Amino acid sequence: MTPRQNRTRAERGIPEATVARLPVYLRALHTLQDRGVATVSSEELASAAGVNSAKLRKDLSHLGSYGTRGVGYEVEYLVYQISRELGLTQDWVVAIIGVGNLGRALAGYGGFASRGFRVAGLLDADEAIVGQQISGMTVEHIDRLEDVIAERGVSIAVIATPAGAAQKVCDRVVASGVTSVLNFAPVVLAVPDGVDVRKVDLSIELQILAFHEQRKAGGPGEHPLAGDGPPGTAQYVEAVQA
Amino acid sequence: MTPRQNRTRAERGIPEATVARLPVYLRALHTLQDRGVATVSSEELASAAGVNSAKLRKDLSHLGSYGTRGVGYEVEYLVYQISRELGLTQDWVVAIIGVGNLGRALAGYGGFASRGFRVAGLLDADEAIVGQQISGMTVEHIDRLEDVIAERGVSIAVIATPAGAAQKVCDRVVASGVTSVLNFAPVVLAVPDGVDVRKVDLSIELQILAFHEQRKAGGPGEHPLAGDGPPGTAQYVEAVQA
DNA sequence: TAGATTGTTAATCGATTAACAATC
DNA sequence: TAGATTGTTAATCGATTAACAATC
Repeated sequence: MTPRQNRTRAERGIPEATVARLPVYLRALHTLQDRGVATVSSEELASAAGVNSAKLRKDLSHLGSYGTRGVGYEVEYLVYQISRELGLTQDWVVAIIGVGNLGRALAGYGGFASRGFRVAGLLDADEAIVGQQISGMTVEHIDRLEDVIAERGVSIAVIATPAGAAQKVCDRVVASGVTSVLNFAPVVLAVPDGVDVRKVDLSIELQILAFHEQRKAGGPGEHPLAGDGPPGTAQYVEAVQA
Repeated sequence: MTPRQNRTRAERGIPEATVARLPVYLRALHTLQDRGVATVSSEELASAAGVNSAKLRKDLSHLGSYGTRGVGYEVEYLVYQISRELGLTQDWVVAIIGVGNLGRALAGYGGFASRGFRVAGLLDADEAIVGQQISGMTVEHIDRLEDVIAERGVSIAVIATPAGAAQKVCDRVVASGVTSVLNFAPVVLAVPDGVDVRKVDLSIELQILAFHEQRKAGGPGEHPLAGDGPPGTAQYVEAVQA
């Protein structure tokens, strides 16, 4: 029926799970490079990246045959191949929308520039913030959003606004032609097909940790309330009121 | 061989993919609650959460049978069941280590308190930062880390230090009995079995976006350099130097 | 050649999804 | 009863992993 099912591996490209790990490998390789290491085995690199070596080799095999049997991988060459695959051999122009605490932290984050991400705009709706100097840039008014995107060739928008403002901002950047959005606002953004949204949610990460922490504390199998009755039962009412 | 393979579904508990989505459902339900909605169908809730309805129903079925056929789910009851499953019916004590731009943003983030996460400590190694008031708390010296964890019952550590300091800080919080760590430092932390680490990496998220953005720009199948030769070839040397 | 390590195969596992019987 | 919607089944898809042939 749908062409999706008939696509070959080559057509589908690199698996998403692999793409998500490539930056991790790249970081480990940079660390090795700084230490002057020229060659690394899959076992060593996997250990530095926190994965097992079979997964690492499988991941790298999607890019091509860049290792040497009996020897390992040449660090510099692998750095180049992964960088190229990820699109890091070119610069990407980023705009940060919302210059609160988090936006400021992002504006000052050194990890962006070093990976080819150039922050070319800081925008906010608050008149008290507009005009401030942050990390060597002047915060501009959100009214200028479309102009900034067009004039500076922004291709990635970072949304760090309050939840209530995020969807409107997103609609505007998408209307301006941006198809990659990194969203820090705690809302699910609606976007048309073809637009990629990645979401970073601090509260969600803590909630996932809490789930596991609770399991540890309670011990295995400990879920005495699992059979709770429907609303109206004594158990439920008592628990909700607690 | 290993008991892992013989465990039943009940023993394994709720799938990780489901656990990661429960906080998203919870947020959507809170929004509905604020709007005064009492009952919701899987179709409506799924749409608000950005997933399809089959996945939502499957996820919720892991918690129990909390819906009513022909009707839907009662919002308040589902909020309670998901909260309980995630361990949010109790408070969790959090310490933030590293009070730079990001640490400050985290300290001031309202989304923590509202979900039962209480920030009970801000610690830093920089004498210039220690003693500062941030979001109503006094930053303490990192030397006090073990005392703070023990005295205030910290069960989740948030690491927002520079990369170079993160592993040492992690070792110390783990030695103090903390088994849940949220790591913002761009390093892979080594921890013993039984310790959960979740990682938030801003640079990695941008790199994943760049990968997809590049694919769009280049169009499908456009990878002219895919056949690059090994180190030493003209193509490679030129590209690395660029 | 002997030792080491990659790249690939194949088995397994877990997640997703459509479809529909159960049931309110 | 008729209409609506859940909870579950089963098929499919994608990710992980151990094992090993290929090969440096």
